[in-house]
Amino acid sequence: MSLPYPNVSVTMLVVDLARLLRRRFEAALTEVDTGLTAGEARTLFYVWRNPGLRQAMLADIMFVEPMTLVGYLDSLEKAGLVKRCPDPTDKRAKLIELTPAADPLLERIGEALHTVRAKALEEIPEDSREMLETLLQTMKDSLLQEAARGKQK
Amino acid sequence: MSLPYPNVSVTMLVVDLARLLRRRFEAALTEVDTGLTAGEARTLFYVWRNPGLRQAMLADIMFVEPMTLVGYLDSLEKAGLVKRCPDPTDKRAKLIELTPAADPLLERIGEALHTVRAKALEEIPEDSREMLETLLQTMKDSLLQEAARGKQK
DNA sequence: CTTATTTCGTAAGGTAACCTTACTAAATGG
DNA sequence: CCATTTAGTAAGGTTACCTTACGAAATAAG
Repeated sequence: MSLPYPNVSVTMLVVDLARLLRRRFEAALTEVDTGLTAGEARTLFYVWRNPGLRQAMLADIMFVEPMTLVGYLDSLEKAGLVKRCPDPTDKRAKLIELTPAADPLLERIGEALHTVRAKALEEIPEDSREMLETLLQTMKDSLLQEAARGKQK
Repeated sequence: MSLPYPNVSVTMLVVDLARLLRRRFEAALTEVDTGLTAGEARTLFYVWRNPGLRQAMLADIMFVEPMTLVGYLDSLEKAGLVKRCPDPTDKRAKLIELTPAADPLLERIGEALHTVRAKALEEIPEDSREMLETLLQTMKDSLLQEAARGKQK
């Protein structure tokens, strides 16, 4: 069998890269000993950057199902890292906030992220990095947009 | 809390991108209706590109544990897509080959890969794509190298 | 040769990241 | 004021992995 499409293997390369990056992030997270899983760390990071959101909105920007987020928040709340505060404008809703205890954990997550970045960009020349990061952001936007469209009923 | 490290959020961007790509690939695979999971499709692809390898070697280049590969091969063999042939030089070992039935499946996987690539690169200008792909390959190599070093006892 | 060690594949069982379906309580729109 | 929608959640499933342990065959050591 010959190549059915040009550049097919390039996409497989990207799929492989995605696997490797996720695994490397998980490993780095274990190394800095936060006691958090990748999903929990990602959630903490998003709450840090977007405090006071409702769960549904938070799930939305993280692109996970609300039910997936519930699990992460349960763990993080049990660990005392986030609070679910009642929304004064809607008794059903809860607003997610960090607790002060989250600070040192965020610092460790930052270390893990730094490690992954350093390893991934190790061989990339300085003057290509900014361009690479712009291109990656563009890719993410395209994929997000597609996913968002798929969500609408 | 202020940014503990510069560019930390860029790494989170890459982690997010990895998630999105994996999910997009899984969705695309469902769309082309192969009946395969992402891991199985990835395995089939690798066997296509590297036929006649022993399981241990195949697991090695795919960067999964041998035991993880066993599961994929079990499914693929049950579906009649690969054969485990005895290695004439070592009675313990098995050489993995595609069956003719794999051809149409590979074509569908190719379609799925093509879809993901098209979506991911949608907004990337033509003349940046080659450079992007080179940079991605470089990133993958760095991560692989790191992972390989970690495997040694 | 024959014991000791390594290697090949595998059985069993675990963890994490998700998802789907179905429900309860509160808000809202006719 | 009743019907529908919305916010969060309980329960349970799937996939992708991993770790540990093991039997059989190959290879190294004495």
